Amino acid sequence: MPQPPFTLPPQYDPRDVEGRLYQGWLERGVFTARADSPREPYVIVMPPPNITAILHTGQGLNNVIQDVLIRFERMRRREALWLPGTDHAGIATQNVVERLVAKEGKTRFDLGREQFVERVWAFVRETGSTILEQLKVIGSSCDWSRTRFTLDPAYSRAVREVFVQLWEEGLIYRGHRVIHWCPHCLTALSDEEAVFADEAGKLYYIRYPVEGGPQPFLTVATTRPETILGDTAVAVHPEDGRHAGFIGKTARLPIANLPIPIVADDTVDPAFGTGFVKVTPAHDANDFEIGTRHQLEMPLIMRPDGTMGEDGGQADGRSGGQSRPATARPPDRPTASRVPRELQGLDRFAAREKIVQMLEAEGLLEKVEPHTHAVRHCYRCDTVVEPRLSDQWFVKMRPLAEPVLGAYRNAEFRIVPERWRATFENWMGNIRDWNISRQLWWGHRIPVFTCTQCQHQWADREDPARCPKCGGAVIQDLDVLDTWFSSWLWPFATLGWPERTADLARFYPGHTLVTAPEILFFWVARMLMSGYHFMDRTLPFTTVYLHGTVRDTQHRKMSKSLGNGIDPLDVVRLYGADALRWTLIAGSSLGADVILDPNDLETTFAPGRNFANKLWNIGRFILAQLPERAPPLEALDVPSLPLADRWILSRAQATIRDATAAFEQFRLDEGAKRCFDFAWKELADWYVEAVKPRLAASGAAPAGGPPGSAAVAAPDAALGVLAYCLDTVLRLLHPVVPFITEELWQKLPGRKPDDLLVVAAWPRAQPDLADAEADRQFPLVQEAISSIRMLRAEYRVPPKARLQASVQPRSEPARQALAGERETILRLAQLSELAFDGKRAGVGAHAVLADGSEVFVALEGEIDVQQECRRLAGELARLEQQLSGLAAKLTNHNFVARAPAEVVAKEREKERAWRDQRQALAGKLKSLGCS
RNA sequence: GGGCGAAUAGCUCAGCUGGUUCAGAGCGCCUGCCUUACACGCAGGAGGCCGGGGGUUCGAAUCCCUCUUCGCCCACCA
Repeated sequence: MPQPPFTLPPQYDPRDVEGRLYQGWLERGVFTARADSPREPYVIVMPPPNITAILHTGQGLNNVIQDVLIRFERMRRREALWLPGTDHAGIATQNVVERLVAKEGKTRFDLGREQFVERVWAFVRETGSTILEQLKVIGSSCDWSRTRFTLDPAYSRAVREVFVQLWEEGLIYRGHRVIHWCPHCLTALSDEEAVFADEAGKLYYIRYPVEGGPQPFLTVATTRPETILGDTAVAVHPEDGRHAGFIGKTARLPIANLPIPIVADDTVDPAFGTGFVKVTPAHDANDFEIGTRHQLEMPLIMRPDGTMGEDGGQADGRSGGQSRPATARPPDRPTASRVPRELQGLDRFAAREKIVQMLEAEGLLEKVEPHTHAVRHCYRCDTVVEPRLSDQWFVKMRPLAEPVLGAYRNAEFRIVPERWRATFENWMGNIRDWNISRQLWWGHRIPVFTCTQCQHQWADREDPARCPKCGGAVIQDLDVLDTWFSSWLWPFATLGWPERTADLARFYPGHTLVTAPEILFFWVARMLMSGYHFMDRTLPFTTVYLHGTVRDTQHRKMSKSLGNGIDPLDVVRLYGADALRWTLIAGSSLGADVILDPNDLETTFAPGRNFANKLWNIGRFILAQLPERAPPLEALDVPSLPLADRWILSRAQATIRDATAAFEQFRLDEGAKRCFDFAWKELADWYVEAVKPRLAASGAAPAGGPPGSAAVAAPDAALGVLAYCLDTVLRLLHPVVPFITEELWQKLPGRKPDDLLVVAAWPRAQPDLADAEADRQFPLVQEAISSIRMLRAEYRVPPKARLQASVQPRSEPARQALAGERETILRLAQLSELAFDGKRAGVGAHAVLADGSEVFVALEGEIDVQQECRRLAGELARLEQQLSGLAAKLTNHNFVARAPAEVVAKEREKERAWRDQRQALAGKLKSLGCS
């Protein structure tokens, strides 16, 4: 028995279905990839969110894009693996737990390393799966059986293996140089983790007395007066004529009151400031280079926490930034001659003010100018980063980067959109060594061991009991590795490497990497390098798809601190996951930013909800019509079907082609919108409306009839066509709006309980259903209907009034089209009668169709002849204008001679149709007796 | 300092390899409609010198140059 009509509620409520469907997918294991599958794999590894993260809209966008791609390829019969997981996020996670500990009035140093790390684990066990659960809510079809965490034991083995291999290859070294130091997080940072932000600062001009120079003093310009305590030279450009006489002389450093040399160095820009540069080798990367060239002293004058004072902890050179709690810091030393007692312990910014005052008091402050410059900040806590001389572990990057750059130029992988090429090549070509040690406790402990007796130092895959050389006691490096030193192995460490697992053999290399441009260098470039280096020169993916950023209407990035974020789960609750997904996908063209309005969720997400509801009602209507077994398409003699049927079948093929091509090219918005148009504009607005009379007549719609009364008559073609179109559009839309489509698809006739859309086949265009003739002719029917509707509106015909109309087709094909769809026109234009050729009942309104066919609507007593004359004259004038433009073009020899023949032919064809229209309009004007 | 992107209807944006029925969509607005799938809807409509200027071309929203305004990325702006 067919399902009784319209038992489904008239409004779709996603809350009733989403959780149930997702649970069903999980229970059937449809997201689980099989390593033994004969199908060709398709692999996406998820950019692992931080273990502490909660879902924000940017991740929503990122994951929805991945889900669309993975669902698309799964339906295309690939063995689809979307591998999820989380990142231990060293600094971020440690900070979170430190804040928790702080609420108890303690610091991590009070707990000690072991206890603190256990505390972090406890936190991770408690909340670590939060974001993954949230990803399920938005429909992510990840293979949860393969979920990974960067601190999993197996993953950690991979990290260690990579470190040791790089060590053995000589690509890891201990570097003594100025690095970026976060005084809040108390750790070193990589270049990428110290991000520039423009700041309105000041440029201070400070006088240094000079002994025996051309003048009694020189003036340096600096933005950081507090660092003068660490100055060990003043530099000028060797060819700076103004200052040549100073070179080799000695300046006296104010406040610290120390003699420092004046040296010549090429890197000084004579045009900046005064041409004199103060040189602070321990607190400025550039000055460090100068200091090295001139063998200058390099005193640290700040402690790790950013307060003023010498710090003995740097001297041992073993673990440069090894941070100490304030309480554990050794007492100030008597040798602290550079930092005066009154500045000791003062924060660097307070010290800046104080030093400026002191200089002013001594008459050494010449002037202060406003100065905007870029200052690096910690990407985790936003603290201004302090350049600081220390010892850290570095990876030599050039040997890793070069082959990847070559592979890129050799088109072995691509970045979409292509415009990132220059940025990528530039960064890879000028890559700098990577500081991988972090003075943290949460992370992979650096596997470098040092013998306390013979000082032998090595990296080890296992924890050694004693020194292999002398048997002495060993100590392990205290630091941990940069988080990105583990995540750069994600595409293969998640699959079991260095073990040669079946997963690794099957699912490496992967295919598409979807992420935001922000982490192109942090993560993507490094994954390419590690993949190439450790996986036998095999890059981890073939395409990097960089999507845009989610922003508010002022184009500000959505962020917690700005309070302009949108909680995706709120959206799911209010509008449904499909609505969220629809908005994100339809709102972002290839690589472009997505603008959402956090202050108006209704405007932002209602369209997605409305579309889901539209689909629901299309399904509701069609399902109510369908008998238990709708006629399959193959049973229909398509060429003999009515025009409307042939037309919608042809449109379906075009939609399949367009949507497939769009998804293949990552133009997800275009694919989504194409399907939207098919479902709503073509199927619902036209075809469904066109076949309603036939459905009523067929008896297939048991309008209130008793069950079983609809005996199976001759197969009704419309039912077959409707079933096919609904099935097709649900498949096409499934990657974007998986819930509503799955819910409806399962209700189609003939479905068994095991049938799931999520693993159904992607539709294939059937060339024999493409029908260029129908594509040309049905629009005439549409136009006839629209023009009559327009006349009704124009003349304010009461909605219920049925009118009489007649048409005069311009050609035989037009006659066939219009006559064949007579019922459709009658219904949709609300006519009581439709005559062909000439039979015009008195006064009425006129319209001319694109091909010159004429339409006449009888409007006895309703029409104002003057108005009709004006309207038609206006149309004629517009047509004349278009026509004269076209005529000018066609009489232009240059155009006719130079434009491609088919373009010219098309224009001529257009001219012919317009002339027909003009003739028809002129005839009407004449027959109405318009002046 | 270098590189990149954007500027199209009131708002958010499409418009990919130039061709006047390609000037579009959604939202908003105006007019009618609760037409037995949907008012989260249906029908009709208004609204834009496609940022300014120059150029290439038979033809430019589309290609080139330049200017203006925003945004992003990179850089040893002391």
